[in-house]
Amino acid sequence: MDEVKEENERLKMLLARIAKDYQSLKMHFFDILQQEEAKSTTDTTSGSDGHQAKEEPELVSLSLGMTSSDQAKKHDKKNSNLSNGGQEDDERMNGQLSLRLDCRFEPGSNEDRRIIASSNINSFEEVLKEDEPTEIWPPSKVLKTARSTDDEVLQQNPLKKARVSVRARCDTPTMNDGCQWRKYGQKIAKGNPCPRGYYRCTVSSSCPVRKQVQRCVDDMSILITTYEGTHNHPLPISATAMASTTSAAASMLQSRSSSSSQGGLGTSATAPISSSTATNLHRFNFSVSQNSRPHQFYIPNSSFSTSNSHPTVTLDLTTAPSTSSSSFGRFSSTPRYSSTRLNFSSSSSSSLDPNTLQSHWNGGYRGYSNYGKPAYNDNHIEYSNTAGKQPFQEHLYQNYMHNHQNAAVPLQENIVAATKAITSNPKFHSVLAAALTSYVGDARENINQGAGDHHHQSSSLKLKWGDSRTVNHIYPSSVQNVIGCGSSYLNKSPSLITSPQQGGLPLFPPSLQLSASKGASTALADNRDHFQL
DNA sequence: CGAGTTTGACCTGCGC
DNA sequence: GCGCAGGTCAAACTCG
Repeated sequence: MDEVKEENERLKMLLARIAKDYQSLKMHFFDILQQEEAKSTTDTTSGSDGHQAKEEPELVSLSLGMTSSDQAKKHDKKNSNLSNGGQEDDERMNGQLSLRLDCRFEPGSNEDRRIIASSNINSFEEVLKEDEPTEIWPPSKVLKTARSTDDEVLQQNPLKKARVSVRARCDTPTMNDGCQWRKYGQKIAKGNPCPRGYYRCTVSSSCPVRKQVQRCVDDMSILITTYEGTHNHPLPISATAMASTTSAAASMLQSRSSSSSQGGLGTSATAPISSSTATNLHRFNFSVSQNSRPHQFYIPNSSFSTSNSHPTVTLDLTTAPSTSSSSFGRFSSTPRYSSTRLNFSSSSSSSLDPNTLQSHWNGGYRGYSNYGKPAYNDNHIEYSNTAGKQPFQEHLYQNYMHNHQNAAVPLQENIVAATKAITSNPKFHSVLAAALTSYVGDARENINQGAGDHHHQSSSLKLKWGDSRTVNHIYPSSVQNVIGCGSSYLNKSPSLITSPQQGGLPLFPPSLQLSASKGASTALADNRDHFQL
């Protein structure tokens, strides 16, 4: 008990310090937010895709993220650096905190855009290196990849399987994608202190699909999951969304490669997918809903680059809003990953929070059955310590909880303002609509299947799909994320979260507690039983 | 006791 | 050819 008290005291002190820094950063943030909001109203009308196509024909951003706040992120980062130069830890924690509050921004400021527009690709990379000093790919590989053409790569590696890399904010060791995976290895990859986990699909013993899971080195809230191969078995309903998306992305890569070389790539669609490269407009037919009605994505102005070893498409589900400039910014990791980013966009509108969407990928399908499983929590802690950075994240969540509970009302107002600013961006509407189209059927399925003993999951589902708009104004999407993916943190720190001054765990109002559904389908139930989260 | 995880050893490809 | 890094294997271990 003494240990717990001591730790509690320590954490409280840390919280106080961070809260102080957070307040100052928050002031910066809202200044920036207002500026960006004003900017976006003028920028979005000028057509960001055209800009991207003109400036960066070799790169494609496959992003379900949004616009507008990317730019702010850079400013935010810079401002935080200026205002808090001496306390790197606090900076990062605040940065992380901002992230959880939808205040995390991706690189890609107007400054960057200017730099990029007026310089060649190498100088662009130099800019990016400064922003993200460490990544998976070493600089030599980066430059080489950037220089080599797609055709060259494909001809040199005609047998390499296409890979689809999914970046998503997720605080659990692995992102739940609906499939059953068994870990068969773990390796420390160069340039990233976080170990890379190797997983094999165990739905079928002969299934060749594998995935690699690794934390993003510069933002450990981002989980990078790389899929390789094609499922040779029927997928659970809950797995079809991710499979469809990754397959579609791989199919894009494939379609491009087939148009430029004979090399067939290993990954193919597990759901009906069509793609076209004829007009530089890629179309996806997603069939993820129960009635298998295909949904189409039109991806304008796409082009591809591939890595030396594997052609890779990166699906960025980090909810980072992405304008054309932010797409540039988002490319900061592209050279290092030697991957391709594709920008999903469509033209309808929606009012959901982008994080809501992302939360689905992160944990919307989650079974959560193993959330409290010691092995996984231990693992998380262990490799957090190995990384030497994860404690930040842990503190982040704890402090985030504190912030929400100690200053809940002002924070909520701020979040509402931030959400409003984000959702007012027209590009957000279109991207969200596109993603929703592919996703809503499956999500509804999951809602109906919510199980009684998995309140986390159910909560997050209801938050996202049952009343997402309302919820967004009550509880920020970041909270939803915490609900969805961060429950391990809750589980890990009961003493903190339920400390007397916070009065238990008042994070989620009764309305958000989930109703149990006895009629859970066996498919989801199976997943819950096997998910490694 | 079975299923899943961990982890050191081994294999392979690639660059120098 | 050598060394490095990524990827895989499999025995030991853990957990329910």
